[in-house]
Amino acid sequence: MAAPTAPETAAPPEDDLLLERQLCFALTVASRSVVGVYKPVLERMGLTHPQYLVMLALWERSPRTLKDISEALLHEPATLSPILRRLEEAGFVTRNRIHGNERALAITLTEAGAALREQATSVPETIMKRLHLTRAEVAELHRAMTGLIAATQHPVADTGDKLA
Amino acid sequence: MAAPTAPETAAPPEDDLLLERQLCFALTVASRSVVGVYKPVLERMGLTHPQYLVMLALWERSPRTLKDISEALLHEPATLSPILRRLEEAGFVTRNRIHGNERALAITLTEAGAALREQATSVPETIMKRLHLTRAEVAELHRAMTGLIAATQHPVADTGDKLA
DNA sequence: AGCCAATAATTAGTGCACTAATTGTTAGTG
DNA sequence: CACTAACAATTAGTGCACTAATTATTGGCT
Repeated sequence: MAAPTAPETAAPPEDDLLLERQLCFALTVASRSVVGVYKPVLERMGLTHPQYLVMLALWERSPRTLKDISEALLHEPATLSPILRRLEEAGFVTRNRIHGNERALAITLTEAGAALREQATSVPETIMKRLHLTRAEVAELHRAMTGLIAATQHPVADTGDKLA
Repeated sequence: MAAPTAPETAAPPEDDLLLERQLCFALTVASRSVVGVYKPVLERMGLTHPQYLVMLALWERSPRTLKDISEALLHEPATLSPILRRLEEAGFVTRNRIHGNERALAITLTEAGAALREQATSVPETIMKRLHLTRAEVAELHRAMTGLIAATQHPVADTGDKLA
């Protein structure tokens, strides 16, 4: 079932290394390109794309711990630390230790940070228009990406030393 | 045509800012996650993912200029410069000015670099298995990403000062 | 109480990815 | 031939993203 005896392969395995066939290539380019479309839109709000995602998380619920945000965004706390520091410098959030658990850091929207949501409401629509995408197409792409993410969370083990 | 008088909206625009609905979020997470699946596989070859993409380009055609590679990968030359420097340090490529055009830089595979292709042939299959994806599913995802990339290349102008 | 493992955040270090500025080369123009 | 614009690559500087190491706190355990 491995491969060597398979008689009919649609494409010779040689071609599997063609750049234009690589899903990983298309995926990383798509990611960079889409973020690039956001860039000028978010710049008007004084945000980078990763910062925008943090703000989305905070607009949903305001005092949140760094740990909580890192789980929501599937990001390492070490990645978010400097992002949150910059958001604090920009005046959009405050960072305070939690009374009762001095380990945890509470991130809270400032008034300016909460007010920024007003401007953000038009962002999704703006982006959809710029990408010539309908809501249905966005939903379909979103579904595909979610499935792909799920697949990466349960990959086949590296050397076979771990069960599914 | 803006929105205020539209009587039937499937979902209130409020919800457009929900993190879980953001295509850009799903896309960036998918990209990072898929690259994360490649990571242990490529580490055995001594490559990072961006370096792997450069090698794919070089395995297709070996003496290539930096400019040519940057167009193939849709990357800034400034991004590739340090990547190529590291690939040279690793002994996989050489960097030489072109005789007849001292501006251009010719990137050439070394023997070690060319030999690495042997190990790379199993990579696509390995990744597909780890992601539990069939060739057809990969092709479908690839098609979707390619379409998305195309959309970002012809976005609606920023302030309306530019025609399509 | 004193010890110790677990937890939460930060820092250090490497490598991308981008923009802007620089250096060097080429080619065109008077 | 000098001047200049275009071109190719690099460097500087900012900001992510990751791993590993560090610091500080918490809570369990004897």
